[in-house]
Amino acid sequence: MTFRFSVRSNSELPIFAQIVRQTKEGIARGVLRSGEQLPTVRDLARELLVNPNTVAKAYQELERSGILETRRGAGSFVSGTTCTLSPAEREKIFVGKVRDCLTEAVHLDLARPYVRERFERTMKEYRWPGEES
Amino acid sequence: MTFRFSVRSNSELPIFAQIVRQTKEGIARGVLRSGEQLPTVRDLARELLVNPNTVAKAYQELERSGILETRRGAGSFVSGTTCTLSPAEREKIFVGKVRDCLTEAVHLDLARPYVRERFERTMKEYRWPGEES
Amino acid sequence: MTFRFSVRSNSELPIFAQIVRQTKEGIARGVLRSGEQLPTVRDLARELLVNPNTVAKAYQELERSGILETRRGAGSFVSGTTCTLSPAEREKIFVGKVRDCLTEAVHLDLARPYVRERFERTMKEYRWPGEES
Amino acid sequence: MTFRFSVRSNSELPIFAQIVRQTKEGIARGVLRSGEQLPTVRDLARELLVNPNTVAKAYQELERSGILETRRGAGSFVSGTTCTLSPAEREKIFVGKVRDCLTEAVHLDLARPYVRERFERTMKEYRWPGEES
DNA sequence: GTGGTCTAGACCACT
DNA sequence: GTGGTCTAGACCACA
Repeated sequence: MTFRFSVRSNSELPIFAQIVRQTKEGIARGVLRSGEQLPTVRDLARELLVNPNTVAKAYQELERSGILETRRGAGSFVSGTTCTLSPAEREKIFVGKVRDCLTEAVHLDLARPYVRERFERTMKEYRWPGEES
Repeated sequence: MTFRFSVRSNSELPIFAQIVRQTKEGIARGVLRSGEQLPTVRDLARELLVNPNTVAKAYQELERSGILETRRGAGSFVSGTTCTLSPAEREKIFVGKVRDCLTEAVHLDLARPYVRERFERTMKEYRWPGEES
Repeated sequence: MTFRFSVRSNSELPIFAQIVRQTKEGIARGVLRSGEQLPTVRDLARELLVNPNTVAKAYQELERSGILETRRGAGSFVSGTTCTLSPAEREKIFVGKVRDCLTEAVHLDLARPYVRERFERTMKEYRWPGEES
Repeated sequence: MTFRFSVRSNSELPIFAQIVRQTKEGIARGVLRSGEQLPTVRDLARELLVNPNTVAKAYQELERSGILETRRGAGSFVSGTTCTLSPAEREKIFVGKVRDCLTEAVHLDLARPYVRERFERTMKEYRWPGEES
């Protein structure tokens, strides 16, 4: 696994939330694939120099979201993600996120063409499920 | 002052951190200028429906960073030695938001062309400051 | 509040899950009402002779299910429960629970009329939302 | 032996506890009788798709309670001094399940008559042992 | 004072 | 050895 986590304990985001976010992003970018095993709670805790409980909390959160499957005594694995929401609900959530993004852009005083170009470029970094890798 | 704060109490970011961030961004955009007065703690607290202590914490944080100056009995002002965000810093923040957005899209199992088209459409509907309304 | 929690540390069910279950049942039976404040984490921990973290975990679980609302610095409150699932989904979940119940009855070698009567009687103990109290 | 075990790995109850409980219930129902042989650890593990150690733990637990006797090289047998569940104990277990069911119903915002009717209907569809099929 | 996060470290259930 | 639960106790964000 070429994926590496990194956390900062002085971040405004709690450590466990940083792990959650990075895992989600790793999966979305295709670096972590369906069925792949994540580092064990203890290993990741050692690597990040945090308490195992903190990693465990992140993993539990991810399992609740259906992103991970943990098999007791075996480890934690990326689950085959299937979203059960209706198209309308999914659109609503997505558009909300886009708006957040645009609000941030405006706050940062970024120009429209820059935003468009940067979004496009960032999207290229993502491996979409079902596409050639 | 055309600048408006907006906070969500269920955000993963604490309210005080949202205020800090938005103030920084206001300065970065040039909407908040050196020497300009910020709303009083009480006014902003009333406007955002949060506890005055929360606003006070945010202002203290900003003062510690040298971004604000508090003059007894007069109020809080944007400091002369304003630390504007560099283009690189602004890009980093924005790309982070875009990634959040795309991560969500992948987990929602949305197709690439749909994401591109929906982003474009949402951006078109979005009023950009300084453009004709 | 006349509601009392009780946990057994030697139960097959984890302590935090016992708290979750009892809270859900308290709400369902109408003993805990919408908007009512639950005991604070520390109070309940002291009362049950368990660690505050254990109670906190239970409350967080309940909040995630939308059953509780916690207001930072203020406490935890029973939220106005509104179920967003479709009728078909709700029926499916409920029928699943009924089947569990009947399977248990068969395992316990209970007769059909007894099961019917006991179910009816237990239902009478529940205050249904929207009914006179 | 007409007795069948069934476990769910995502139950809140550990798998080994499910086996323990079902064995006790089988005895309570009289389906498992004194002196009768239980499936071997390996057979049951294969049937339930669980780890043999898990079954072994359950059997050990049952042996410690004096419910089972293990005879070296021969297998596990229901002990002579069987501890049958009393009617009161069986009622308590069943009512617990009914409560779970009703708690869920209230949280799903189902109406009282609907719950009654749906329970009745599900029970009718349910094959009861000893009745004509 | 209230809930949220984190650490250190123990023990349990399970593979 | 892997994840799950729990304790004791600290510090932070918030009202």
